[in-house]
Amino acid sequence: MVGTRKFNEEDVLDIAVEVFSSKGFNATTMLDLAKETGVQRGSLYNAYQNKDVLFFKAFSHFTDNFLTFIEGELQHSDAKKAFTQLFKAIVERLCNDKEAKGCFSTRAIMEAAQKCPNIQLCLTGFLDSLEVIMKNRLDQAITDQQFIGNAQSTARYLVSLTRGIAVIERAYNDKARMTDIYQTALDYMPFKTAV
Amino acid sequence: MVGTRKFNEEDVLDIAVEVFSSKGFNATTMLDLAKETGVQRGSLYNAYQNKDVLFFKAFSHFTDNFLTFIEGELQHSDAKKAFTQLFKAIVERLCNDKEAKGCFSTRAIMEAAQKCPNIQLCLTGFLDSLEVIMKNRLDQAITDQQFIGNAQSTARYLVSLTRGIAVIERAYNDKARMTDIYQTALDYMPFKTAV
DNA sequence: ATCAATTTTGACAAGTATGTCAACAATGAC
DNA sequence: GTCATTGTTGACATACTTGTCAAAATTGAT
Repeated sequence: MVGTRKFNEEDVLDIAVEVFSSKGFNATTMLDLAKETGVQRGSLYNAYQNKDVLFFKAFSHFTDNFLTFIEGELQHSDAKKAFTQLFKAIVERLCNDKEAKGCFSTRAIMEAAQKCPNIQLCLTGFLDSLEVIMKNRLDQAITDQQFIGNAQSTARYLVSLTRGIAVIERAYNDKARMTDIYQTALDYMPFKTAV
Repeated sequence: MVGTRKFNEEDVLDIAVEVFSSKGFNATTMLDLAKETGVQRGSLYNAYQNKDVLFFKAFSHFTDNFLTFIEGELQHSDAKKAFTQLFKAIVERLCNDKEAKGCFSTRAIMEAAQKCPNIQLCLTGFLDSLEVIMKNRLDQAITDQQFIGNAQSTARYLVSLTRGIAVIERAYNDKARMTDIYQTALDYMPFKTAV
C-alpha cells in the first residue's frame, strides 16, 4: 500500500451504523455521514462507491457485532432465564443508547429491503442467522428437558418478537412497556423448570 | 362553495395510503403522489399544505378504516378463533395487496414517528386504539372463561406481535412464515376451549 | 348570464443530494 | 530522496424535491 487511508474504517462503520440507526436509510445523507464521521464526502465516495455500498458495509459490520452479542446473552443454563436475559439485553441496548436511536436492522428492513436484491438477501440472511442461534438454543433446551415445543417455529416467532419490540421502541420509547411485552411472551412459552 | 374541488378526496387519500405504504414516508415525493393520484402537485399543495399534512390526513383515513376492520375480525364467539381470524385477516391484507406494499402504520412508525410530536401522538394513538380493541376482546374472553391471563399485558404483547409480523413481511414476503408465527404465538397463549 | 370564490395549472426559485473530477497531499517501496 | 500509487479536498455539474405564485379555468350562487 502506498497512499494509506487516513480514517479508521472501523470507526467510520461504527458511526455509520449509529447514523443509519437514528435517521433511517433514506433520511441519512452522505453529508450526514461525512459530518458525523469527520471524513469528507469525497473520501467516502472514494472508499465506498456510494451510499448503498456504504450501507452494505455498515450492515455487515453491524451483524458481525450483533450476532456475537446475541449468542453471548443466551449462555444461561436455564433456557427461560437465557431468553429472558437475551430480551433484557436487547431492550437495554435499544433504550440505553444515547438519544434513542432505534434498531438498525429493523429500520433497514422496513426501508431498504426492497431497494435491491443484494440488500434484501443480506437482511434476510441476518434474520436467518438470528433464527438459527435461537433455534440452537431451543434445541438445547429441549434436550435439557427445559422446553417442549417446535424449536424451528418458535425461533421464527421469537425473531418476529424482537422486530415487534423494535417497532414499539420507535413509537413509545418506553422501556417498561417493552419489558412487559417480552415477559408476557416468555411466560406464555412452554418452558419447564429444570428437572 | 364556489370553486369546487375536482378530485375526490377519498380516492386521493386511499391512493396516498397505498403510495406511503409501498415506498415509505421519506421515499415518497409529492410528485409520486401527484402521478399516482392524477392530481397535479400544485393542487395537492393547495388542498393540503405540504407532505406532512397530507401524510397526517392519509394516516387518519387509514386508521379509521383499519380499526373498523380489526374490530370486525374479532367477532367470533370463541376467543382463540377470533384472534386467529384476526391475524389471518391481517396477513391476508398484508400479502394480498397488489405488489406487496407493506404495512402503512409500521412503516410510518419506523420512519415518521420522530418527525414531529403530532405525528408521534397520532401513531401511538393508533397503537393505543389497537390495544384497547384487543384488550376488550380479551376481557370478554376472560368473562367467557376462554382465557386466563392479564388482558392489558397480553393486548400490548399482541399489538407488538402485529408489528413484528409486518416487519417479517418486508423481509421475506412469505405468507406461510407469517402464518406460522401467529399460530405459534396463539398456541402458546392460555386460551381455554369453551366450557 | 354574471360574479366571486376557489381550484387548477405550469412555471419559477431555492434548497438539497448525488456523484464526478482534477489538483493536491501523503506515504510505502525502492 | 524519489517515485508511483493511493487518499484527500473542494469545486462542479446534474438531478431531484420542495414550496410558491400568478394566470387561467371552473362553477355555485345571485
